[in-house]
Amino acid sequence: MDRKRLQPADGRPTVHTVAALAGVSIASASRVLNGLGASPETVRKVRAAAAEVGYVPNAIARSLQSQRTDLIAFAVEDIGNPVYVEMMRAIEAVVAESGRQLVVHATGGNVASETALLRRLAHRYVDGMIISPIRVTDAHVAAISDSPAPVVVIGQLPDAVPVDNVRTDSRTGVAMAVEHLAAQGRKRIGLINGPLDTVPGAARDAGFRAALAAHGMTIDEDLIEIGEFQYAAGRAAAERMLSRTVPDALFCANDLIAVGALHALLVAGLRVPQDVALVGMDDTELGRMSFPQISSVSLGSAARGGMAARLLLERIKDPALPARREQVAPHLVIRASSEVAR
Amino acid sequence: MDRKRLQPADGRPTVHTVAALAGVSIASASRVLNGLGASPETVRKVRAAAAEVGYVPNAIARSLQSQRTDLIAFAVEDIGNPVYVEMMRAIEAVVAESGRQLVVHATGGNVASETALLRRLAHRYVDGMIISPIRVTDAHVAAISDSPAPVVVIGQLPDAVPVDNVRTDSRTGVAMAVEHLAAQGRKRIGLINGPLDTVPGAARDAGFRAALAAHGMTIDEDLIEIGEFQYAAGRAAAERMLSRTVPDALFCANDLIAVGALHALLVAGLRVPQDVALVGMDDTELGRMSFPQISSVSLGSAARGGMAARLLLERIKDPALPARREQVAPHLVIRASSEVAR
DNA sequence: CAGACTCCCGTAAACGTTTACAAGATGAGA
DNA sequence: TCTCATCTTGTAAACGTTTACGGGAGTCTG
Repeated sequence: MDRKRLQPADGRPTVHTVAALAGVSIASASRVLNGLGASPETVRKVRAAAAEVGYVPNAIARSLQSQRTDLIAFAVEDIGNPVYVEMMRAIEAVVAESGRQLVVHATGGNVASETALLRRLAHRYVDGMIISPIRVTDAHVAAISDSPAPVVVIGQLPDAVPVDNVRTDSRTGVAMAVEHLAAQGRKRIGLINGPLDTVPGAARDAGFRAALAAHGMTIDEDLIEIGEFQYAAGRAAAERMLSRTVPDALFCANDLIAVGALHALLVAGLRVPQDVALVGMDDTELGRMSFPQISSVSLGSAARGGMAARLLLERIKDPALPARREQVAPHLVIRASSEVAR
Repeated sequence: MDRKRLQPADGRPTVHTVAALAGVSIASASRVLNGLGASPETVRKVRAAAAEVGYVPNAIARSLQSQRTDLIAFAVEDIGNPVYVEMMRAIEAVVAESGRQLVVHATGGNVASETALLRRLAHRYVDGMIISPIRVTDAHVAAISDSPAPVVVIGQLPDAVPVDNVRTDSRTGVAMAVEHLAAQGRKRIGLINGPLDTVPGAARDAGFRAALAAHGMTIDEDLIEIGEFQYAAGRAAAERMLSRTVPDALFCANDLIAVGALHALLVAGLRVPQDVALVGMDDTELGRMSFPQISSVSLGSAARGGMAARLLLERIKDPALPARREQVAPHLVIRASSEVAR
């Protein structure tokens, strides 16, 4: 019995320390510590010993035995984008309630680091992952579908891929924005989009063209600009457009772009919404912090995050579950940037 | 040899699987996999076997053996505050470069969950933690100073506490802002602060009063408002102040408050900076996204984050190091919100 | 009072690695 | 050819838990 080292090198107590001090076996100590059956006397002795030495179980050793880490990963392109902050908050709430913790990864949006991350899942350092890839390549699909740990994807995924998936319908969302702007009597509606080789970029482009057509408007390529999904890019794209022509309304593919575009419009001396109506997308707090506040198409980011987290927890509990696909409907939130006060 | 299960229940290969397939002992397999000495023939066989079964080492088991998890935690009050996003980016860069990963915790700023988090460090689920507490209670100090794993604190800490610590000098920062506003001829400088029982709130209050005194200005309590360190609170606080009196300059305790105050000023029909000059603090991207862009006192959040991460890594490498205290100097970034263009 | 049943407890194995140690093989030098 | 050093390999222990299993003591029943 005293062959076992009672105190490890760093002096931290283990279950051996507690057991020895309490005068019981490590099995009994472990049982008491986990609230399993034991006699009152044993319980008392073990509790006292554990308290005396300040025993705290080692999470690593426990994980090795239980094959769970109680960690959930959330992989995201850019922590600075408020839409991901909102998702993260929703995910964190669900994850914390289940007694687990959240690990956040910033991928920078490039395919290599995202697939590397997915492969690292094989190390089993987390119990599962929620990923919201902005581009979906074959490499992604391959890495996701034969991932050794459960993965839930937020965003569009090819239909055939049997992976839990939470999506929204951004084409309909774009249609709502166009509908709203048209109803305000706007005739020259511009689009500032992100890269077309991204899933959201492509969807917004398609949705925009379809919506304009549905309203009998012709597509004017001068009123379409493409940049990154970021503030500075949005501002630059709007400046490029304004140097050519001035729209009477602008739809932006996310709120960061919208805030950048707002900046460009105001610098150009245009009034928002009187001269140019502005609608963003994602309905983040950023849009509420602008002046004027920015109308935005909500894609339910918090709802999607929470739902993804719940799907993941259910899959961890029962890996045999069939792959599910949930959808969150978009809705338009109208604020000062797109509606002239009467 | 075949007593050992070669394939675990979930079918994932272990070092035993690889060793058996290669016809060598697990020790040899492990050595090859870690690049230690082995004969060319053994190396070849093990590599081939590992590739064939797609072996990936189990991070948990490795951690149990090595007593390291290669995870670093960053505990923060509110992930939505852009200042923490900037710190996080800087920390992430340093941490990733060392081959580790970052775990982010949102504490909600309350003492109980922060101390609980610190106690959880005893579980050894991370190698160390960076924490930026907004309030520092005796409970914090106790939990931090006898933490079983290395902790680095970003923010003020009582001098006697022997913990690695990265701080800035926000009093000097406030003085810079006041100096700048006074130099612009502003006479009635207001303050919108966060709670006085927080460390930054108290420092900004003291700094503001000292700076006004240094410029021979009297303190007008009507020009001081207190709320939370957030957008909505800042806006509400500014509205309260404006209902009483109109300052000719406003210093805000962080950029979220400043953006809220800007909103209130613009809604009230005041021009920024002509009627009211505005200076924020933290110099986050949020201030750059506003219109007009907001002048802000930089407290070097990225620098502090990076430095904290480096201190932590050094301490992990050598726990015997004496506690260090680093300081990052503030500087003022002047933008359109505080300087009337000539 | 014997047998069956319960309840506690301790021994030992297991989770998947890394690594100290010793033993075997090989080659060089005397 | 013998010895010694070097290189490679395998055995086994260790990291700190949880838990299957079996034994022993006690209680209850017939």
